[in-house]
Amino acid sequence: MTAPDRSILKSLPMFAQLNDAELDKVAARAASRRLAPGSVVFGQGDAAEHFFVLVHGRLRVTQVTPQGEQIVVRMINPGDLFGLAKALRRSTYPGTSTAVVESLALSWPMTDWDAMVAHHPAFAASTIQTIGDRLQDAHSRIREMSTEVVERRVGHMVLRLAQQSGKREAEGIRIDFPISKQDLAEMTGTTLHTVSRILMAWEEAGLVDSGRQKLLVKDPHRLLLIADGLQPGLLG
Amino acid sequence: MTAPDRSILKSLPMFAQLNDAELDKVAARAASRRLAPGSVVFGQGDAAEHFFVLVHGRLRVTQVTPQGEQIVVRMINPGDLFGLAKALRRSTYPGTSTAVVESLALSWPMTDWDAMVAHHPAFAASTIQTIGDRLQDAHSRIREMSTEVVERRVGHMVLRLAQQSGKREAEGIRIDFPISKQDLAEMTGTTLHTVSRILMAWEEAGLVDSGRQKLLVKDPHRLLLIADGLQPGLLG
DNA sequence: CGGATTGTTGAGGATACTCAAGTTAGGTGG
DNA sequence: CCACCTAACTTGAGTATCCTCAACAATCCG
Repeated sequence: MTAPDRSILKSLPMFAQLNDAELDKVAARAASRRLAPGSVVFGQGDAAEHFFVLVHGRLRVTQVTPQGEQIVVRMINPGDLFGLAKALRRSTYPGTSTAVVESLALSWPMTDWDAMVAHHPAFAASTIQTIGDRLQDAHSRIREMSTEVVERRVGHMVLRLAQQSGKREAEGIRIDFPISKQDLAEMTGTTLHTVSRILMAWEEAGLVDSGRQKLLVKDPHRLLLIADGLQPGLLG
Repeated sequence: MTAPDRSILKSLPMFAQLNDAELDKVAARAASRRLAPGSVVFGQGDAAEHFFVLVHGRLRVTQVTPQGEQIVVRMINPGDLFGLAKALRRSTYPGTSTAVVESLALSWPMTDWDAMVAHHPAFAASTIQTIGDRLQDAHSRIREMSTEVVERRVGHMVLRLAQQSGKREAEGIRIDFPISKQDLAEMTGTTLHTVSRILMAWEEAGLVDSGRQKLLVKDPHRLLLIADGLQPGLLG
């Protein structure tokens, strides 16, 4: 819970345009927080007292419906702002943020939010773009869930994960954090059974390599053809 | 295409906090545009040269997928900002905006965007909130499409429309713009056939009154019970 | 090594889609 | 003002997708 160095802030896009004096002021208000895998940064419904930036690691944001079903809203990658309840005009966090690997986040008191937006136009613009990106992503998911069968939805989600959180390896693109079939199901609106069957079929065709919480995309090109409906799916 | 009066701007939430001098400056850059029903404000893929505020009327934003299927992204209500391609880091509009009733919109050149965000913190904050609201709405739809059967999704959508665009009448809440079964289907990721069957069942139970492009919610309370899954659906 | 979590696979069935045929409402032009 | 024409809607039958339920297998962790 110590104040972070100015250089850490400088590497984050939303602060890149601030001068050193401004950076120091912003850094003085921040606290940094190490997050063990599985630890919860904030829970759905908690009073939104801080907003955050992820410095490194990976978080998963989930929501639980009144009926008790869980969905994965999104993954948070390094450099992302999160916990922006204020921007959503909410006093509580709409979802739960959980670290999936060892992570480091910076936090500011939510009471600083309005001042930061008002005094740092670059921060405001960056925030608008961040939320704008998320909105686009959300619309993509809505469009996919409206018009695509399950196999194509899972395909698009896997490709999106590979793009956002993939690491090039000899055999293909590795999703570089632990991800379960259940996670994929909760991201695409299906069941872990269906995800399992789909990944098995893809594995037999040499498109991916999937194991317990592991996922390697071996043939992104062919997977894209299936996701885009240009090639028939591989389910029996 | 004349410059609008300062008083029109003042009534819009994103400009409410500007003083008269600022308002005049902003108004001088704006053009106003009347929109006949069915007319298109901008099309998907068009160069994003303006951003807009809807003064009165109602617009429908649609997207067409590469496969040619259409979805309704959202309805635009009076006071809403729209065409914010810049905030989405896009040079083209991601969707098509069509007037569903006689409407009036103000427009600004997109080149003014950065200056408006930078010089008017209240405008920036309001924009963040606008996009934040939309993001919440999108997440609600994702959650609904992930976890709810069709009848409940349609229920939630009808209730949302009633809330956003409903007018109290003797018999119930009237959706005050023309809306077809096809529209509802494209908002909920189903087919017009299924929507028709659902509304017929609700009509027989006295929950709604639906006709050609007409929709009246007669019993929102009971409809909410069905939408929330607290009462069984009415489909055979 | 044992328990717990994660994943695989099969069978059966329900939801909602597709295909198909008509019906109604509203606008348009004669 | 009426007849026609189109767009919107209704309804039925058959079926595919994907979910649910169930049982078991593999992997990880302490």
